[in-house]
Amino acid sequence: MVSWMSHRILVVDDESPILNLVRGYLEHEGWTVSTVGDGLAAVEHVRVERPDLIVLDVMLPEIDGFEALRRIRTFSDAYVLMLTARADEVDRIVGLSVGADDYLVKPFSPRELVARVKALLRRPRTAAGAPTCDLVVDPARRSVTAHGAAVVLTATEFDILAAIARDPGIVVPRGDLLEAVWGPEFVGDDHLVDVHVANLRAKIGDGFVETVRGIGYRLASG
Amino acid sequence: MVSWMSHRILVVDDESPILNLVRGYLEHEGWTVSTVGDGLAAVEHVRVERPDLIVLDVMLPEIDGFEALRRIRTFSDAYVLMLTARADEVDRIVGLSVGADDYLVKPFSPRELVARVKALLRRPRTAAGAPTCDLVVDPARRSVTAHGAAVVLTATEFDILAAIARDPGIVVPRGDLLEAVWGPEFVGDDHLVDVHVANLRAKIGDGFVETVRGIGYRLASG
DNA sequence: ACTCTCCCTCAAGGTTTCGTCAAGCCCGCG
DNA sequence: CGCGGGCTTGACGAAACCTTGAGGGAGAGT
Repeated sequence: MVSWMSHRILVVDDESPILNLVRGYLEHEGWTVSTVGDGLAAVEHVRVERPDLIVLDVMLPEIDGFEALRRIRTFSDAYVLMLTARADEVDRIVGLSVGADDYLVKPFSPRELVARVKALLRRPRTAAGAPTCDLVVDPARRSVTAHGAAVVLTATEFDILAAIARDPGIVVPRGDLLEAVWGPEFVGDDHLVDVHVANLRAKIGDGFVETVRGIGYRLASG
Repeated sequence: MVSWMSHRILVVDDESPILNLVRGYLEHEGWTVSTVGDGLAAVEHVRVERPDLIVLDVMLPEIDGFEALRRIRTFSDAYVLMLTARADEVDRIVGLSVGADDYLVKPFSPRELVARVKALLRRPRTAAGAPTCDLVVDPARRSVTAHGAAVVLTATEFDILAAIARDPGIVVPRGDLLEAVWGPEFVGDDHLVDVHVANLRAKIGDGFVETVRGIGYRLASG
């Protein structure tokens, strides 16, 4: 099993200034942030992307935050932090078991938002049976653990691993890897990737990085 | 091991004479003290300010100390020292696992309060084995102790250390360090950081500040 | 089985990055 | 005004790392 330690967060709000503000602060903490602008899109996004935490505004086009949350809860147990502009809605969030984990009344300070998100993410969600992962990738620490042992990677090796470990099982084309690691306007041989992948495999052991001939690489998802 | 010593303490009591007395004694010890007067405010304060220790009276308006503690424990593992006027409540604090770390029966001597707070703060939150810290960073005093010996740092050296000691193990990019220490719009070479890190290492010894090639620095978290 | 393509391996050269040292500058203080 | 500590800058060396190239092996298709 593989663990990706940068949390994925979905922010749902229909006011784009708030959206961008929140996104900025959360990304600054090292998390991966997506944003959508209405309730239906939120439900779909959660279904596909399976974020770890959702920042959900109550007032939304299409379906409101409560309804969106109700539908999300039918298939996901992600953490949910609700945003509301009206103090009298707090009762519905807290009192009735809507399924939210925390709430925040607008206007709120970005610091407070970050603090609450941190608190939620620190909360252990995954019951007791903790499956120790064979491969743990922690972007914030830039550290990797393989088969329980810490491994020291170079910057390039780590970036490559991070790029494919973000979505285990998904094939990342070499071109995408080049772009992700070396930047958009790098001109050079795909072969470069091979060499670094080889070095990477030598360090973390075989069995993690799989080659997809003619396309690129992917992380084993078993 | 590394210790970050900016202890922040929250005192919760609805009798303001006691509040001020306690605050005075704790501040005299050099800690940062906040006070609130009821249970709900306490929960909110902890959520936002994340104090290291909470002195919590049992009898409170709104919600009592037990209920407040229950809510706080859903997102925080701060030390909690409970105050009670009734000896028969001690059973609930000690016996039932309310989640308090210690208690004190009124009336208590301020000296005793201080002693218990000190004891709690000294207590390592992580497991039993009490490891004396090799590196202690105290932002309030701007003082540092390495391997048990006090070390005198310059302002710049201290700021750099503080920036990476805030989250041991987390890699801080050079750019972020420049911004944290020299301000947002400083123009200059990253190389500056190197030199100060070198001086810092010369003072506190090797083994604390790790360099992550191509990225930045981090504090060893082992 | 053959061939062609793609990928892995290995090693050497070149480049970047970081640590060290030393000299100059700025500022507060005597 | 002179002194001293600390900050900054630059140069240099060493180490780490990236890149490149050539050769070999495995896979897929014919």
